Amino acid sequence: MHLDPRRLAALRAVADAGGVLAAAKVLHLTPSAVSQHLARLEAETGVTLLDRSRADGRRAVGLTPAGRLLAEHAGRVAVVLAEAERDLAELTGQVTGRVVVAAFPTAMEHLVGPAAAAVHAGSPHVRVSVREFDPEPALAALRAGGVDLVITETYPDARPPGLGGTWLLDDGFRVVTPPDWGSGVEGALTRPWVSGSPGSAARVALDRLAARYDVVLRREHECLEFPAALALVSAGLAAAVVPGLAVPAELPAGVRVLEASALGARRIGVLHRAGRHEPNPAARQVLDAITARAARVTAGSGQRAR
Amino acid sequence: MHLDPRRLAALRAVADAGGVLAAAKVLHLTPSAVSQHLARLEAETGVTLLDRSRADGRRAVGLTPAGRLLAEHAGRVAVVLAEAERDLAELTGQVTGRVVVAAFPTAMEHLVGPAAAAVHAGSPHVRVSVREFDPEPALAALRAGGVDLVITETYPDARPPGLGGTWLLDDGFRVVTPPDWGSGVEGALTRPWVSGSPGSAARVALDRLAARYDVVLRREHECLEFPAALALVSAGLAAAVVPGLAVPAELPAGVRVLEASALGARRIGVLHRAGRHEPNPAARQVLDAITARAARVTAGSGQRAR
DNA sequence: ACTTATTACGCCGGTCGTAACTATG
DNA sequence: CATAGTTACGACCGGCGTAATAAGT
Repeated sequence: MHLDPRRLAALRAVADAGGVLAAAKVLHLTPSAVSQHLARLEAETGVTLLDRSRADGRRAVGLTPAGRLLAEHAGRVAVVLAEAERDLAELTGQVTGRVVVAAFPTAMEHLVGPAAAAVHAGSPHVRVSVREFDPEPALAALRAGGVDLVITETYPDARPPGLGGTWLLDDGFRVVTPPDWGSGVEGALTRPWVSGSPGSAARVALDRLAARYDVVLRREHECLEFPAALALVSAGLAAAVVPGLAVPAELPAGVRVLEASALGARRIGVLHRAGRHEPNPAARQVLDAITARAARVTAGSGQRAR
Repeated sequence: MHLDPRRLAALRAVADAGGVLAAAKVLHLTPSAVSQHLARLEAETGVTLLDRSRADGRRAVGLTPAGRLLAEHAGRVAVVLAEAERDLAELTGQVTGRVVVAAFPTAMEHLVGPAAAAVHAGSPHVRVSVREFDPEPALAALRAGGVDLVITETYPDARPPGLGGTWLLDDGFRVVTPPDWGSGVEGALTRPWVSGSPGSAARVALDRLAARYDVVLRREHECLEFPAALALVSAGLAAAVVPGLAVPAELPAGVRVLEASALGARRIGVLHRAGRHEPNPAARQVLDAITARAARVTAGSGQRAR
């Protein structure tokens, strides 16, 4: 008769939390799953572990002496496991592994690139591979395992099942125009515009702009990437809506940046598979580095905005 | 990053046994499974655990320092688990559970009945239910979980997949005749016989008898159970082939028992589901009691045969 | 060629969640 | 009727084995 550590953990949770429902909360499971673990543990050991007689006014189940004994041992197992984990982490920052990150160009420049450099400095055995991806294939690749982290410019409120993630920053949109196109955004409304790639957050923002002023814009150009759009602006050909991160720290000649808070922002976040064993340490390091980098970027852009 | 105890066990086995193949043998797994456990453990921890450079003439893989560290902790986990098991067994012979045993009448009388009594004496919380079953439905019920142990009179050489079992005893066949039917088996060949139930080992033995003497027997009667067959013999109506265990210790009047070693024996054994957690302790107790009982029966019949 | 280990792939069983049910205050 | 727990059932995932592959002696 082999004791299954996972079932023991369930028993311990019940002992600690004082009930099946409470244990389920702790373990991030449903009461059903916990109940089944306990039932099987009793069947496998051939010992009654739970006291189901709720005679003395208790609301939740109690443990029999044998149950308490096993729960105690379960605690020991958990301790040993935690020690192993700690010792391993202590022995070596030698975290190994390749982490594949899907990102769009602006994120590569401001987030992934610097984060990868930071990780590489601290953990030389972690290799970061960056791949440019369209949003939909990126999620598919994430689930399939070909990609470990996805930087998205449309971070969802409710995360997809099986995935976890972190919000990183809101990247506010700006209107950029040639400098001599009249005052403010209004002065550019009748001029040519650069549209973003279909489905992109920038394209949606441009739509919002048109709706806000109730005009139909002349979208004479379409650029997939922001540097190209800026180049058109710089050449005096068009105005464009671009996110703040796409605007270089030192403005190119012939480009004027206008605040347009009503345009909103793209919500940048990072997604990863969620599971008992994921994200793994290498991915976790990269993720943390990206998060840290996002915080710095937020601070920096805050200064620039004022 | 949560360490999975099962993977740790695999790592420990590799460390102890000195190689993936050796570990697989110890764990009753294929090398493939072990290799996959190790690969995943490395991915999940982000640490290289195996030294795959076989540069210095080693045949099998070695462990990195981190691997040895983890293997050591894995050993401690195993120790704690074993302690828990021991303590639990010590705290209580309070093994609980209903064990359903499928058997045929002779086995019920000589094996299951006494074994159940013995178990009940030592472990009052174990309830043994005995059910008579035809062989084929018994196996189906065993797999379905409706039955925990099956006593079979045709114990297979190669056990069915998913099942385990133990050989119990060989129950040699006898020829029983009325006392005044001439000398030996030959004297009965031209007389009427009782045939066993179709498919039963006794029927097969009777066929063997006919083939041995190259005669066609007059099978005028058919009895499903041996007491009925013996009653016919006792009444002077027929001869019969019955297993030794079906012959009462004190012979009924009008029954003569003849040795007929060439008839062979039925191989009696017990089958159960095999798995990480099966048979469970209650079933194991019953199984052990049955095995012990079989040994006593063998000894007893040995005396009686002489 | 033989041994050791890893990878590809399909199957099976285990585990989980949803939902219905029981029991108890 | 509200709360605690169990049971039935279906879906999904993880682990295992078979077989093919790699690499080294």
